[in-house]
Amino acid sequence: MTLLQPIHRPSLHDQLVEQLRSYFTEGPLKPGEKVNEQALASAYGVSRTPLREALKVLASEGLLTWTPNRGVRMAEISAEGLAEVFEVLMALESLAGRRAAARMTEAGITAVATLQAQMEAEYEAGDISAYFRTNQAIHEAILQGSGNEALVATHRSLSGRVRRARFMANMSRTRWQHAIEEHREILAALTARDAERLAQLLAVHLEGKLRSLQETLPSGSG
Amino acid sequence: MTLLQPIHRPSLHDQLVEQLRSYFTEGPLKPGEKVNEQALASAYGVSRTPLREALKVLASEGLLTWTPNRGVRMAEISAEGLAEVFEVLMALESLAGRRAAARMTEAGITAVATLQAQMEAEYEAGDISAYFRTNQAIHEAILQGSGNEALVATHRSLSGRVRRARFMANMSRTRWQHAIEEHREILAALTARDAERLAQLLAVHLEGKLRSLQETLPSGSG
DNA sequence: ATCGTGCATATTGTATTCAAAATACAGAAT
DNA sequence: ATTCTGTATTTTGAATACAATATGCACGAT
Repeated sequence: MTLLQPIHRPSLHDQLVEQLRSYFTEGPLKPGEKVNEQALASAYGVSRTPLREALKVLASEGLLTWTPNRGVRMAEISAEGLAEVFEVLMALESLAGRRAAARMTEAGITAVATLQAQMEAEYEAGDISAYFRTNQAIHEAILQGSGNEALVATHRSLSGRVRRARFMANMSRTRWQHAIEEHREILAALTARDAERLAQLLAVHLEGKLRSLQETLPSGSG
Repeated sequence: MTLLQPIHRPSLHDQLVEQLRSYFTEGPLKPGEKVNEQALASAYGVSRTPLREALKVLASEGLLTWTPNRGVRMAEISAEGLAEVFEVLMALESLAGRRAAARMTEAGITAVATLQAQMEAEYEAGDISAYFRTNQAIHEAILQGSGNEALVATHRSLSGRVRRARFMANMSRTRWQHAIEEHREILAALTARDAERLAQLLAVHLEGKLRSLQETLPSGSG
């Protein structure tokens, strides 16, 4: 172990943004529901000032809706809005796939393969929550593998807007099965470094996700 | 004139974000240069609190760099960073073009044609600043024409990161000429509603812009 | 009972204050 | 002269205080 290494000191701002992001995506608030500054601030044990700064960032990402003098609400997303976001995500993931097939390290591909195995186990165990996270991790790994930071950041920010919906949606067993198979193909294309096929598969995969979302939450997605 | 109409009351936050955005993209600050909170706040005649909220938003968009306890600087963008952002912009504009070709109204296409004529006049007159704005307007019109708000927003946010570089770069006469011609083809494809061709042309056009940028500002882009 | 009005309360927006950290600078030691 | 160290100043971070706006409720008129 090295004795001299930089001290990692995360800023309050960054911590708040991160914590709030997962609170809003995985927490109890329904779309359209009001967020109380005061309450949140005291829950986190901070003052309203840094909290508001964090909320503004999340609102600019589209996870929250800020109405002047009326406070913050969980963003509501319509079926059309969902489709719009997915259309963009498809373009982004396709690009990422195309690049990742070319640029990803062997180690990176192995890591994806490991995640895939883990995800299949979680599927067998019926642990949907774990599956959800691992699935997310695979997509992020491919994004990272593109080697394009701007792409990663753009994707992250945009996917924030649908993460809540994704998290809430309970997939049908058949869709779940299908998603697993698609992921197998994705891994295969990545291993073969077949850029065009990978790009194509990721787009199709997202299309499927969108369909499944639109089925399970056609109205009132809380 | 109608006597009863909603009162438009822009929030300080929105005004600040907007004004700061154009200040940073078109103002005197060089990439990497320090931004003084105090000074900015008193220049706008507001306190630091709302100013900081606006700065955080712009930083999350990537126009500024926020370093904890060290304040805010104009973002610096490397040649690689520029290429990364353009890679994503290409994917986004291609998608926009594909959609716009299908969905844009005839009126919208006419508007683009008008802008094109205007831009050519500005080119003839050698008014590069006007050209720059009209050019921007054309691209925005196509984005809007896609009918995908998420796409528009994502593009806007991302292009903020290179707007400064774009604004600073002075194109060579030949590149300028070439860009004008590309735009003619773009208009033609849009008029013909040739989705694939439009998508392709927009990508090529951006590729050209990137090249030209990389030539004019290979190091020290202030 | 229902609708409207005015007031009390709660919430949001902004400014100010205080604390913490970084920077700039002066003086001492080599 | 140069480097180091300690201190003053500046700048940033966060909390508090105050102002403005919106919300909720009670009361009165119809």
